Amino acid sequence: MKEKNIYDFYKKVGENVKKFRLTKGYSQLELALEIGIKSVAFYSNCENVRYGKHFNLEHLYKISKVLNVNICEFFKEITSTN
Amino acid sequence: MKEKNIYDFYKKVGENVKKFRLTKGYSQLELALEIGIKSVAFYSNCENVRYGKHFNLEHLYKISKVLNVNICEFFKEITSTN
DNA sequence: TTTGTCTTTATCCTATAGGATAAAAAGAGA
DNA sequence: TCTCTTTTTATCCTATAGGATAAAGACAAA
Repeated sequence: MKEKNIYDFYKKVGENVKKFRLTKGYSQLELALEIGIKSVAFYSNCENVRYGKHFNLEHLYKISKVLNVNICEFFKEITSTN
Repeated sequence: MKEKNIYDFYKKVGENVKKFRLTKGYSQLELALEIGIKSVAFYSNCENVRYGKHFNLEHLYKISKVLNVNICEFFKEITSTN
């Protein structure tokens, strides 16, 4: 199922973003505001891929700048260590 | 200028996509059709970031599958050698 | 010169992605 | 238990991203 594949892709991206967000000490609201989004609810739904919401390329670009990580980190395999 | 930065980011992504597209021997139309887009004009505008069009995350995901390259390749520095 | 392929130019239409709101739930500390 | 912070649940509204169309331009081969 191709839709399942891209859903899993968005899931992984969200998980990676969350990992770096926590590592850098940001709450969902703090990071949302830093990338220009007032709605922590929308941010939460993107991070967790709920109600059809997920991060888009512009979000990831901004998040990578705010968290000071390379955007490629968001596309790497989830590591169970850390 | 923040808008300039993300414009440059989209530009770079487009250039990288073009590089791999040519390396793999696809025309713009061929690749557009492979990722589900009937409009070579729209594809061209995304690749060249014209009229406000650029690739989105879903496009890049599909292009990486079709071209069989890691999506991270699209975010790397443009290399003048090839 | 003609033809075919590939790409670009420019604009229009609309479905949905983007993002808001409100309230509830979860979790932790006092 | 209470309070505060953080996150989640669910849905609504609309501006624009997505993608189409048509025609023109560029280039190469015959």
